[in-house]
Amino acid sequence: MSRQLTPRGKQRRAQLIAFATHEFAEKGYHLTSVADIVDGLGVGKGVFYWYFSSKEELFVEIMRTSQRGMRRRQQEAISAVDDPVKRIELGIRAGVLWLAEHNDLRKLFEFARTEATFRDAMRKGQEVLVSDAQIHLEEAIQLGHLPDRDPEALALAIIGVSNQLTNVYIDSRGEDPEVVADLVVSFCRDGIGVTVRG
Amino acid sequence: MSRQLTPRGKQRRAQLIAFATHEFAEKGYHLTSVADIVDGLGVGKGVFYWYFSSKEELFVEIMRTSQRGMRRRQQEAISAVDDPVKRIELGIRAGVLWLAEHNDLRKLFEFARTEATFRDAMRKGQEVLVSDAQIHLEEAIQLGHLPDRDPEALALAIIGVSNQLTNVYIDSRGEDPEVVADLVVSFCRDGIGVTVRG
Amino acid sequence: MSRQLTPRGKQRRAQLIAFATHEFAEKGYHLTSVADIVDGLGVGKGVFYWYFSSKEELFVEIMRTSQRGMRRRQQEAISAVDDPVKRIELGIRAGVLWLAEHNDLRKLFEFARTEATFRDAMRKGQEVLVSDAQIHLEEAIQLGHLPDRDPEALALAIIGVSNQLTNVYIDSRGEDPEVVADLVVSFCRDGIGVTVRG
Amino acid sequence: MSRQLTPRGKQRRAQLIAFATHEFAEKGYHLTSVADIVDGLGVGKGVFYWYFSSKEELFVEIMRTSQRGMRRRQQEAISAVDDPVKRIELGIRAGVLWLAEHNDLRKLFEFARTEATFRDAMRKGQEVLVSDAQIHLEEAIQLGHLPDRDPEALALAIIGVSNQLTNVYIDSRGEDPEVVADLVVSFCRDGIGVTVRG
DNA sequence: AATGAATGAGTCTTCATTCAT
DNA sequence: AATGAATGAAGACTCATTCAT
Repeated sequence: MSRQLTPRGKQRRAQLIAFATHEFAEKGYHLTSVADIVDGLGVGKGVFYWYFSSKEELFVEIMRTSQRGMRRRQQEAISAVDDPVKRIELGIRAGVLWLAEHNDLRKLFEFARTEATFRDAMRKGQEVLVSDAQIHLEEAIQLGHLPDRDPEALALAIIGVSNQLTNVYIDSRGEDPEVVADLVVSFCRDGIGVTVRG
Repeated sequence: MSRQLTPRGKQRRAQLIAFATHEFAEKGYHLTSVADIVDGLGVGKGVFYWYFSSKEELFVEIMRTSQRGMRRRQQEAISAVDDPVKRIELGIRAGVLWLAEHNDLRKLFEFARTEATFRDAMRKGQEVLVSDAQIHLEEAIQLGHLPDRDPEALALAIIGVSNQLTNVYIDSRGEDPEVVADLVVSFCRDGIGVTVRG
Repeated sequence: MSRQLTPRGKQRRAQLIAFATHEFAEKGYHLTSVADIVDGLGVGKGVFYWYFSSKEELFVEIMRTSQRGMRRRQQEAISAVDDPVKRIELGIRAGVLWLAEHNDLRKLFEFARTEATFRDAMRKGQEVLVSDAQIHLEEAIQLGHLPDRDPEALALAIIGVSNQLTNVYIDSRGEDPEVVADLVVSFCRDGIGVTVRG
Repeated sequence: MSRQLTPRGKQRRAQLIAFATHEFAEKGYHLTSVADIVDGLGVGKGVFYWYFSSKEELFVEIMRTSQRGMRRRQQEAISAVDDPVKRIELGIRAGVLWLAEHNDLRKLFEFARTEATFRDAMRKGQEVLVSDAQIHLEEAIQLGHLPDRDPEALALAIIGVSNQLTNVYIDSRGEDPEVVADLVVSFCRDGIGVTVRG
């Protein structure tokens, strides 16, 4: 399903993705019907199937794009930083801020992990994030800036904390993302064993 | 829907809960039909509705019972322990082990958070866990065993790490639960600021 | 389904009939389940099928008994009255009063006419009422007390008026049955052509 | 559920209404399934729900349209007639003829009165008919053309007679509607107290 | 006589997808 | 590109009836 699209077509497609993302996050994937999406946009059903071959494909597409987007954001944040520990911190911060800005997508990520159909695609995406973080953790350990512990486990723990705190503080309570990022960074710095304050 | 049940009835009900839990975890709530459940058990469709008034009710029932079960396990683990830091550690450990033993339920918890219908029930359950942990964290801070940071944030972070590591190491890789519990405890001890080894 | 019943059995059966009649009238035959009936009485399902072979049979039984009851009441009212016009009047009055007392049954009669399954049984019952009235009408015509018009049509018209006024005035508005009976009698006396007031 | 329909769509909708009306009258509302309707028309099940949001909605729609149709017919029949007694007579006649032509609908009206769900909608419709008739009756009484009796009761009685005679003579016996109308008019003229023949 | 449990065909309804225009 | 209409498999749930005890 990768048609050549006119500019107008690209816009339509983006519109569909945006609206669907919102609906999926709000009501859940299964409780959002294709009819809901096209009705919400005031277009006919044919439009949907002109741009996507199925509801599932749309969802997977949303996932893929989002994961890439988050990763890009993290990499931009850490490029040009030498200190691996600093890179980790900036990466965490970038991740939390991205999640805060894309609350809908965070919810979709969570859902995607719970359904066999999407589980694998999600895992792959997460593995990328993990291995990104792992690289910096390993470097930091090698340089003696961190105690020698399993870098993968550390990376996973960081992700767990980021998701959880973002979920509660930002989604439910509307806390300031920067403050939440501080909280996550603080907990994780200690958790991974940073001993001297930056 | 709380009928007076004969022993045979109680057994059936338990059987339905067990099988449904498994199916829900495997395929997801929405992709598991009531028909799947009763067919899997080789009984008629009416049986389901004799014991539960709806698929949703069954799910909520599973959630409630499980959350209670996990909490009971944690409280048993820490009763008779004086040191609050020790209690936190034992609580984490008990939680991880419970999650390891109830992998299916962990998945259901995750799903439940993603759907408006179940979101609230889930949040309440989690708040209980959080406030349980919070009590011990506060005590530890008061006693000067931990640096003074927001205990609720710490509690949430702990839960995030527990879920994430259990998810990856136990569900996907079949790691030894005790080892995973060690990982979580180690990360969280540092994360909350414990400085002297127990 | 005509079992030999002990006194206690007869009571149970009557209890079932009474309760079912009420439920049928309230909610309609189809919207009243056998479960509703037995639950409302606090007994098991077996009880129902011990006394009746089916829900349908119960309904037919209710219809039959009621029609007989109404007829008996009318005949008691007119026995020992010589003047056929007076008999008609008393018959109308007895009918209206019976309907007023058995509001539930009037509703069931109406429903029964609308469903193929019960239509025929109902028609037969009504035909009996009609032919009862017809006899007196014919006699009155023969004696020259009434103008010579089709007695069957007159009988039907009487029934129509009785049902309609009872329905509106007694069921909906709780009017005094005697007053309603007066209304019906007055309209029908004129309608059939009585010219001199009794 | 009031979609914008293409001509083809309007036709389908009308087709569904016509067929459903027939089935409902024949077998009763509850014994006619949505499947019966769509199968009878040789279309898929979705078609039904494209045009109506539920079986109940369809039924109510049929009721509403019919009641309006009958009323329009009566009003056309009496417009341009000055004498109130004449208007009553023409109204009765128009009503009976309409009922004769719409035998199915008469049955549905009867059923609708027996079920709580539809009862209120029906009552409202009937109240309109009653108050229509009442107006003319009151006028006639005021002019001294009729004795002074409760016009509402008279109106109701007229409706009762109309329904009953139509039911028996037209539906069951296929009598000529004009003849039946004569019968009804004759009985009701006397019933309301008309003394001089038109 | 009576109960709780079970059956399973049948009901209404939804919805991803396709198609004619 | 887009629309309204149609499809039909699948879903949750109901309920008259039967059965084991």
